[in-house]
Amino acid sequence: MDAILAAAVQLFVQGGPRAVTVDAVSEASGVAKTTMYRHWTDRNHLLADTYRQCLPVVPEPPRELDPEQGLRFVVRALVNGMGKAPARPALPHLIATPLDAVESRALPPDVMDQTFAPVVGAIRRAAVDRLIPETTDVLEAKHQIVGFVIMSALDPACEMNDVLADRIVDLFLTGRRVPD
Amino acid sequence: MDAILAAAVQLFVQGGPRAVTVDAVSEASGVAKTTMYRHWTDRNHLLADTYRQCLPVVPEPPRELDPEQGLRFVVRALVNGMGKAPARPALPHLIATPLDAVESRALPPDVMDQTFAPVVGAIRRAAVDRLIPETTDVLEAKHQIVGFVIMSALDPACEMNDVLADRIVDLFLTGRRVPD
DNA sequence: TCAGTACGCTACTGTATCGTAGCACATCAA
DNA sequence: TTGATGTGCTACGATACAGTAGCGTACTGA
Repeated sequence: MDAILAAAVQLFVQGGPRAVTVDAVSEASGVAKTTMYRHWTDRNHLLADTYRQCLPVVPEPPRELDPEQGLRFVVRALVNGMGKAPARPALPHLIATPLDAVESRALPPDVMDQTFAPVVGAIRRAAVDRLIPETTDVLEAKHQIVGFVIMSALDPACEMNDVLADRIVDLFLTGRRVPD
Repeated sequence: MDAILAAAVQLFVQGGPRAVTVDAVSEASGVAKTTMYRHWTDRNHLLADTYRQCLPVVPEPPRELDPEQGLRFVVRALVNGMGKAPARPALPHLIATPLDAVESRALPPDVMDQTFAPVVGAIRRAAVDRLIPETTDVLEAKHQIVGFVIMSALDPACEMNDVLADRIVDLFLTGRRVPD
């Protein structure tokens, strides 16, 4: 099963959802087509799992970090997760969530939001603790940070590392920080 | 021909490139399939034109504007262009450039960069004129602004208007502006 | 009137793809 | 040994789609 998913992920990364056909995955993984249908009811469910496999996981920051450290922690995790395979090469396809998989309820429409949830949490905490104005529009701030990360990841020339993550947080905070 | 493209755009917006089949466009537009092949050599070329039709056009700012006004001008244009149909509903599909169309050379791989070119130009001018540091990494700044715009447009709840555009520029400049 | 141009229609070929049926084989535990 | 489970293989049927052939029709300008 891992071999199947690995092959599916590779096909997805290279050619998008269109390339993830049952026959192609079967051949690439060396697993018989019939066997695949014993693990997934549908091509759409396989595609949904493939999609999820490509999403990076952003952990919640440890409790002992202060709001700024917490924000840096999640943005670093997001940048690094989005910056490496399979997320990075698959990113365009991840943004265009496969409609088939959504319509067949194999994927919820907002799958990707789960990836960003820890970032939103860190922003909210920064607002509550007055690192940024308490009245901050959290969604707007999310668009600001996540958009920066995604655009960077979409540019193949861009290095995705802690330096970039900290830079993004610095620019974010400098633009919004409230003086003590 | 306009009717064909209009139908193709609608299908693209609703269902992505996969929905833009020759038969579907033919039926939706009321134009015979054979007629379509008299205007486009290929399904890929039709898809490429459909794609371009969805891209917003961001004009260069008038020469008489100062760097800050110029930046506001292009960001407003980008926000408004991305915020309305067909660009906004098609945006996920625009980011995941149809690989078929690219491989068949009907679309260049960097189509979308042309849309952002005026933004890059305005940023560069802002740096040259010391509105932001002369050493500013222009590509980084592009990712910052364009990413913010795109993430906002991807969120259906977000209002895309001049207020948002100015807010984006404000946050950008506050984080980077050099004191006189 | 006549040639050129553009369009429509039906029917067709060829291919890719999903999904299933039916049968054989191997491994492992009771 | 035997039954359960998991896998493989070949061969299908059904559908969707790209692209073409061949023929007829309507308009337009000389």
